[in-house]
Amino acid sequence: MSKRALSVTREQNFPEWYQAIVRDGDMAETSPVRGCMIIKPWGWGVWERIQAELDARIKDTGHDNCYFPLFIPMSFIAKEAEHVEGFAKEMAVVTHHRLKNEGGKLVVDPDAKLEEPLIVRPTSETIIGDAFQRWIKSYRDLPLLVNQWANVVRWEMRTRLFLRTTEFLWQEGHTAHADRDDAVAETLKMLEVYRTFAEDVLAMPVVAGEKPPNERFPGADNTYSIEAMMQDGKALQAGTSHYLGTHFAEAQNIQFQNAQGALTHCHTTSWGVSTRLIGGVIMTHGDDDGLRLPPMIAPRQIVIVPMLREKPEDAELIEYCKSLEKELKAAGIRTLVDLKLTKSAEKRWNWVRRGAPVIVEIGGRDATGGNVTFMRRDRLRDGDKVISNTKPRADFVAEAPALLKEIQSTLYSEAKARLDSNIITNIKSFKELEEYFGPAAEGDDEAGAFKGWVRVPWSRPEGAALDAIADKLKALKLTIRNAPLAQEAVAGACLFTGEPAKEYVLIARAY
RNA sequence: CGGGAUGUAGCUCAGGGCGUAGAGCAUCCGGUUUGGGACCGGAGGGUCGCAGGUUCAAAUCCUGUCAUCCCGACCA
Repeated sequence: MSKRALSVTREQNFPEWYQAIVRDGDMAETSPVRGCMIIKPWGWGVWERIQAELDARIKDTGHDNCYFPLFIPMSFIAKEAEHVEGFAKEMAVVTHHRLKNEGGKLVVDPDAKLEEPLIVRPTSETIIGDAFQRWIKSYRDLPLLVNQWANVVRWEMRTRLFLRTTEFLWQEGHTAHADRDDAVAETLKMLEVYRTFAEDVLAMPVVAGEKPPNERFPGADNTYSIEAMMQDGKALQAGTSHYLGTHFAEAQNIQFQNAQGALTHCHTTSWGVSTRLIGGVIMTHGDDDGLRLPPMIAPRQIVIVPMLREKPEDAELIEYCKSLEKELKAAGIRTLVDLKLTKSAEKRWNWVRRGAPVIVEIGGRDATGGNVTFMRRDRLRDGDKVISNTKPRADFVAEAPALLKEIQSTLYSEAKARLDSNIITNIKSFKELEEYFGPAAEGDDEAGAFKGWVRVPWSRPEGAALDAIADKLKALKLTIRNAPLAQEAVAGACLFTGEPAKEYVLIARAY
């Protein structure tokens, strides 16, 4: 039986495959509100795991959590010129605070107009900066290191579940430092936290690097990102970290007295990752049978499906499953016995689609023989055939933690191999670049052939020269992703300007 | 905001003025099966996106409107 658990394969139509996983994997669905998603329990469970793991790492690096308001006075946003420019076109604005009933119809009460409109936060630099300005007086108050888990709203024209939604969830870290070196060190430290988090927890290999000036966060002196390669070759910016220089400090009067008594502006940073990571996990690990979750973020790591027959023996079977669950839980494994009143086969395939790392199926013969039959989601099939493993129960329990670790590392290795083998380094001219990626595809380019990333030498052009390059790339639907931090000494001339190259940059189609 | 398309059952869609609205899958019931995505029979479920118009008669034609999707524009 060559039937797959999803109705569409990656090969057939990658975007539809993505949507199928989001839907059939019980991750999320569209909501009655345009561009906003409903995150379903299974998807939310993944986000909770991401939060727990990342939050611990953020705290380990000395940051404390806090919470700022959802609304930001419009005047705050207006303080930093580039910031306004960057976000003006995508801000939701609250202008009134009351409705009224007019002839049986609810209308906005014109008398309830706000003195100053409120912006639904697209990011919190300005409102947090306002607090920093009050909190920071002395060099003894620095560095100030805070983080918040929150929702933000950006009124994007086109949305895709998890990847780009009008409202999304994220964490945003905001820090203030006495000098540039300390702030830059913070920016890079958090980038590294993101890199290791993505690789160790999400099993998603990334390239950490510096964004070109045209891709910087509005108001930043420097932006760094981690970029992940999806299974269609496109890049996904999975996290960013910004060195904001003294822009926001100057705009918001964030100053401190240094040890010599002089009044000095702080250097600030901000950094964030969002629910977009879940989209990245789906497109990194999913296969034609659905999602494959790395054990570290799977809400349930082992799911036990009793093969019930609606007969008296069922009670014993359930007992066997429950005691197995108890043993696995005692070993610290998130385990579930699926006792839902649906057909066992249906349950199995639902867990396959959801990406539970290990699916155990217990039938009467297993129970009497003291065995466990299970499937590994990372190696579900041999060809078309589903691989079913059977082990003595005691062995299975003893080896379960190691099995989960192995699944985690298998998923990482697969993705790492794909990333490493799909960064092309032999492109020597813009023409070759054009030929490699082909014309900016018409119509349904999304389903086009796999194209990896291209690494080219460049001379770090800025201003108009860089804009011209970005435009040329844009015509090919390409963007400069980043200049990897870890890179060998560059040789040769810049692919774009012909000037001596200063470093390598990665070029790719992107989400 | 421009260009294109689509709104009919929970889902995927058929029907396109002949008057009492269809299929497959899903759901529920009964039966037969079952070391694994089973089969047979039956049942429930829709004011055909919304509003107006034309008509004896509108899911069907016309106008408007809303929503969704695709392509642009937009997007740390």
